[in-house]
Amino acid sequence: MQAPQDTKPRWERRKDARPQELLAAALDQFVERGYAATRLEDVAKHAGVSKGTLYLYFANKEELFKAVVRANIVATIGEAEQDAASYDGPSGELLGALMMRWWREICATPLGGITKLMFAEGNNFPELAQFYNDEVVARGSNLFIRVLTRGIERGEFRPVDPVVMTRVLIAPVLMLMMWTHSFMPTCDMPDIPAEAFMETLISTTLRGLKADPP
Amino acid sequence: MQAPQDTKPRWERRKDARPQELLAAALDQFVERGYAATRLEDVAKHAGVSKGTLYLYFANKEELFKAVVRANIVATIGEAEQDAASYDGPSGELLGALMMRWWREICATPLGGITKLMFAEGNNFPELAQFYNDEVVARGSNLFIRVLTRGIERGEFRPVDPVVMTRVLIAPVLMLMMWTHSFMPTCDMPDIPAEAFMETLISTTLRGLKADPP
Amino acid sequence: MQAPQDTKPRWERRKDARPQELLAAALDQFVERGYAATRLEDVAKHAGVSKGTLYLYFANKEELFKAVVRANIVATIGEAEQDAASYDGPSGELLGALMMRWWREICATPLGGITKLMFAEGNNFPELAQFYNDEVVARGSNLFIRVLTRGIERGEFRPVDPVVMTRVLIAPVLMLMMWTHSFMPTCDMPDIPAEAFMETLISTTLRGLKADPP
Amino acid sequence: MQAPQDTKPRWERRKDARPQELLAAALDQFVERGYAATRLEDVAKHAGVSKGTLYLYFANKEELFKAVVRANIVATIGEAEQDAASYDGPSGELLGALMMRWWREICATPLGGITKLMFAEGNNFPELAQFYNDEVVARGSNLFIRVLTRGIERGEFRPVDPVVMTRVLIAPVLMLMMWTHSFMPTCDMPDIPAEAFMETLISTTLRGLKADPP
DNA sequence: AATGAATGAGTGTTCATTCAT
DNA sequence: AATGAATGAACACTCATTCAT
Repeated sequence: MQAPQDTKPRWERRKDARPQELLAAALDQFVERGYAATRLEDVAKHAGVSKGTLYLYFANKEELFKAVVRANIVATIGEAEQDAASYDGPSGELLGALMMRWWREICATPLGGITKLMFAEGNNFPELAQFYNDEVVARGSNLFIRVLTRGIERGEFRPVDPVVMTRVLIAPVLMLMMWTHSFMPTCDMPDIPAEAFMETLISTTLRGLKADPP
Repeated sequence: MQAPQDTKPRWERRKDARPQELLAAALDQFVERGYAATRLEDVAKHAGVSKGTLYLYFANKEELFKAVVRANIVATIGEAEQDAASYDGPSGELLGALMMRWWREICATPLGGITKLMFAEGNNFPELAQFYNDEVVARGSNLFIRVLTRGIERGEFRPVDPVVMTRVLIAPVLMLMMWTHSFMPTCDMPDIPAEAFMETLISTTLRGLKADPP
Repeated sequence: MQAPQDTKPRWERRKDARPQELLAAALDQFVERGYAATRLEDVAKHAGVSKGTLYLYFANKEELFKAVVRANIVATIGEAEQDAASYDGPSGELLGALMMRWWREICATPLGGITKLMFAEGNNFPELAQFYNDEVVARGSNLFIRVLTRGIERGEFRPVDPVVMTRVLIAPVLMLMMWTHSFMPTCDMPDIPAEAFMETLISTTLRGLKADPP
Repeated sequence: MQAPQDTKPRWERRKDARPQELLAAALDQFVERGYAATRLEDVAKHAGVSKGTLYLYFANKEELFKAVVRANIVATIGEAEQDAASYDGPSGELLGALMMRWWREICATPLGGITKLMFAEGNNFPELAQFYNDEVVARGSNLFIRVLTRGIERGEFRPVDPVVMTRVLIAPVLMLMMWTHSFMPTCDMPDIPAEAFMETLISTTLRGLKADPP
């Protein structure tokens, strides 16, 4: 007897799951190989389907990539926006938590590979670069800018330029992510202690940001 | 009469210059397109020779890339090592100068594109990644580690882990370089004020590094 | 109460109508895109069914095409044959009327697209060519040959070879049809005044055919 | 010893001949299969080279086709234009000669297959249709229009509309060409006696065009 | 030393046909 | 009867590499 909460025949449930399976396989491949070097046949094979099946769900390689980004990164940014908007503690804590959370939920996961990939190949695929910039970079940056502005207005932070400071803040995190997704897997570097890196970064930064006592 | 410092006949000097011209053209193309997307035909065309000539000087694409790195980056690192070794002022100044110089002489020039490229595509070309790591990353990192250790030993810096701190330091610079060589040319982001970024970074970092007064 | 002329239940009548709907959609697509370029998925979509349903009624693309030809062209030829057989006026009038009617009822309608298509792609699909030649070309040509022979026998036309003359007669009509179904929609040619063309053709031809006065 | 009229090394002479060989092979294939169904690999194979070589000489399939048309049809039209311009005999003779020559030099040769192909597939390849219309159809039509106008002005022809009459004239020739290049090779129709067709056509047409005696 | 013509394996994309449901 | 998800062969085009001259 069928489970009551899912009365669909098996193949239909399978169809519903297909896009997710394809997106997961695509994420893996894009992260592992980069955009240009990912072969759609490999994506299909890793999802257990044929190459043609991919095209039943995504119009082409570019749309597949966009779908991966939308399904994985945009939602996460949205959550962070909401959490930040409803927080009313000290801005330093908010900023530190935001950075650490960004690190843990995105950068340290395979999703970080997508960001790396955009830096790597954005120039060769201008439409993808534009898309990623609009949907991810701009929204993410604005979140940091808002938190910095909040801290400055509340007298918690020195009066730095929030736009420049945002770049100063996110740069090392992005960089750590690049490291994590680039050299570490292949070369025998000493392991990067990511959490230690983040803690050093956050404490150093908050120290540097702290408003001078009156 | 021949110039005394070059006793070779003219066509032979031309032959000696060939590799340099090829390396210059290759640098341009690798920086502009990335490693995989660079077409050897374009390199040859920009150097004013035929595609076949390239293979007279470099066994294949990979060797060409390695030659570009050797010819352009290793010497620069060597100079910085010497300057740092002979400096005897405050470590904060040395560190700030080192970072700014690194930015100006490497990251802000086309050479920065090579670093970006390695992060971007290193995983797809493991042998290149290993090579770059050995010849460039390790030597550059060690330079920073030595300066940090010097500052800590002289009581100028807080006692942070110099290895971790090195990554914290170079990360944002690398990141700025990635930005400079990635999105800016294609997308309409607000211009990144690189020098302001570097100054903000250096002053914030030195503040955060400064040893607590006794 | 059921209509007396159709005693089947409604869903079965629907089933009976299916093939007609499919044939209509197929005709549209074949005419618009040609044989090879017609996608069965589009045919199905235009008929409001799924791609698989097509294969319940027609074994494959080729059989679908044959069915379109049978359903649309053969009957029309049959009517013309009967009308011509029962006409007893002057052969010139009969010939002119036949040509104009052929133009208006077949060539100027979407059915003309089928003829164009056969000329266009027949060589690539020999079995279709054979089929079309047997079922359509031969029967249509014979009709003209009979009318010409009649005119010659009755002393109304010069004694030309009716087989050759048939080709001379139908050629420009076919050609006009090709024009109508080929270039006009896409290129900015001056509009072809089809009726004027046909009148010019018929009057010129009848003049040329007219028997020399004794 | 080299022949004095050709001092180039063999491979260079080969290179000069390559484009011609490729165009010849392409003409054959386009005529035999049509535009869409022609595989570039087959063209290459028939020219005795590899697929990649084709792309050394022609940017893509479309440019290859245009080159075939330019190399084979445009020059022929140009010659006919000059001959017609310098002729000063009766317009009927000129018109008949023009038609017969067009038939013999273009329509009856493989080049006729190109015209057939454009009718067949022009709708599916709008840019090719535009190109062919501009470079071939317009120039060819204008030639006939000029001859008809000349005959009318000199009182040799009835005062028909030369534009419409041009279509009436060229239509059967094109049609005969379509027949020649379409069904005949595959189906067992009785052979079309092309020359008889053309003579019947020309004599009938000139009769119909002749001005009424005053 | 230098050329550049030639190669052929590789990849994104399409579509007629099949078949489990 | 009807579906529509899945397949896989096919084709245009690219580019690192080779080699005869």
